[in-house]
Amino acid sequence: MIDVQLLRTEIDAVAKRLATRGYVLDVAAFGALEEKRRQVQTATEQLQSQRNALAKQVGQAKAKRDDALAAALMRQGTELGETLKRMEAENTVVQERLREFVSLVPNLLDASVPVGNRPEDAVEQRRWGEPRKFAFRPKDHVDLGATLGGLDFDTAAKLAGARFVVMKGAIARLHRAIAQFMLDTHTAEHGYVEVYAPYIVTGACADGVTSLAKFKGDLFKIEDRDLYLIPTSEYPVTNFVRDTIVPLEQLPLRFACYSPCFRSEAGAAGKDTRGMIRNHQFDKVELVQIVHPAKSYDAHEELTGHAEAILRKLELPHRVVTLCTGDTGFSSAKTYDIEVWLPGQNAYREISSCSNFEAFQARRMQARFRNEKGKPELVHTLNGSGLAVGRTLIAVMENYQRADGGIDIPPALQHYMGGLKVIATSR
RNA sequence: GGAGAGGUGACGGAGCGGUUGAACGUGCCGGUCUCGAAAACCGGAAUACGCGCAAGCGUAUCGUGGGUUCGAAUCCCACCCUCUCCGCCA
Repeated sequence: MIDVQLLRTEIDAVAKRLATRGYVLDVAAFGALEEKRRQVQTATEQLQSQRNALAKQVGQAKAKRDDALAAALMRQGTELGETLKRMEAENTVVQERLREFVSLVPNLLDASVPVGNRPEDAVEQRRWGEPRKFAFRPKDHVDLGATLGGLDFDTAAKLAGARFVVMKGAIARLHRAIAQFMLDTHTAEHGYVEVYAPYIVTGACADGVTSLAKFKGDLFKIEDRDLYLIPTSEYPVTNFVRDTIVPLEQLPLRFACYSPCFRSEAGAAGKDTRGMIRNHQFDKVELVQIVHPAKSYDAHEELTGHAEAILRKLELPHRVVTLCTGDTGFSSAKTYDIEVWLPGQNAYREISSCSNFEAFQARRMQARFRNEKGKPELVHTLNGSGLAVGRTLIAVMENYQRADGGIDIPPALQHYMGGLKVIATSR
């Protein structure tokens, strides 16, 4: 959530900055709401003050056994009560409306974010590795999976409809190996604490990391309950610190969480209908950091590096881009996407998204720390995929494919595959 | 799922209709004493919001949301959570 004080004091500057996102801040609407709020809140508090004073007088009158005075004061209180009740109800409505307005405003972007409104306006930061030159025409993961019998979309469709996958045999094991490898790397080499968390969270938690009102269509909801399947473990893990004040010396908190992710609108745009690039269910190892505000941009660079390290160890060519203003997510102040090379598509495709949310999520969650002066202050939160497991599987399959349709196992994963070096075709 | 107990400040723990933002203790910060420290003593200390240039004043907050009342941490209702016992279960 954006700081309301900022809207009150510098709304024109805020509107200008938000415009680079393509977001139109309704300055007039906010002004009107704010004016109304000020008026109603002040009136309400004055009435409450009168009621409190009156009640106190009743108590004093009763202590002096002045029943006549007490009765008169109580009659006054009854009258006041009715006016107050109406005013309080109005106040609740106005406050709620204002809260709603503010909670729908996206985060302010960092000054370093490139201006643009199309995905192609992302700015490349660096590249690692050279796409392999194939002596044959490389297949995509769907064909490779069909040949190996390891990816079965037909059976998945029978079970749950489109955009799911069934994995079998060595491919299923490779999928598991990749997740284990990522988790081990982040905990052993990058200083993250492995966590296991619920795959279902409350609406309040969802609203803590983004705007639930705005994005609930992307989520699977549990019927008749205020509970949602997580679209990423960012949801439960970042909320570890909701409504808490973290001691200064405990920062930074670093968590790595392996979980399935469920996304309802995964295919709404009609993109990537083939294969398992974009499914309703996929696994991901998520990195989450809770940090001191002064250190969040350093942490952002580090976290992105931790995600990249996985691709370097797997020797998968990739690049890092900074998303442009129009393409950066609602809660984020700055986002790096890591894109891996997919020979089957002859393109770099997103495999990780690493964001600094500054205090935007912390304000929604009321996640604070006790600062150097002993005062509570909002933390900064970050997260990034480290990495999406299914897409990493695709990248390994496509980049390590052999002319005969088999898959070489990257050296870093062989240990996790019981020493296996190749997934061979059975035909 | 059934039966019972309970949710109060950093923590422990009182309060069970009136001047209680909340006794008391521990912890924390400042001071006195001391060569220094401990002990003892004195003092201070919640969060959010509103109005105000400021000093300051006001409002809200005792799990959450409603209700009763002139007045609710205290009474009533619903929900959530924790603990104990029973049942069921990977």
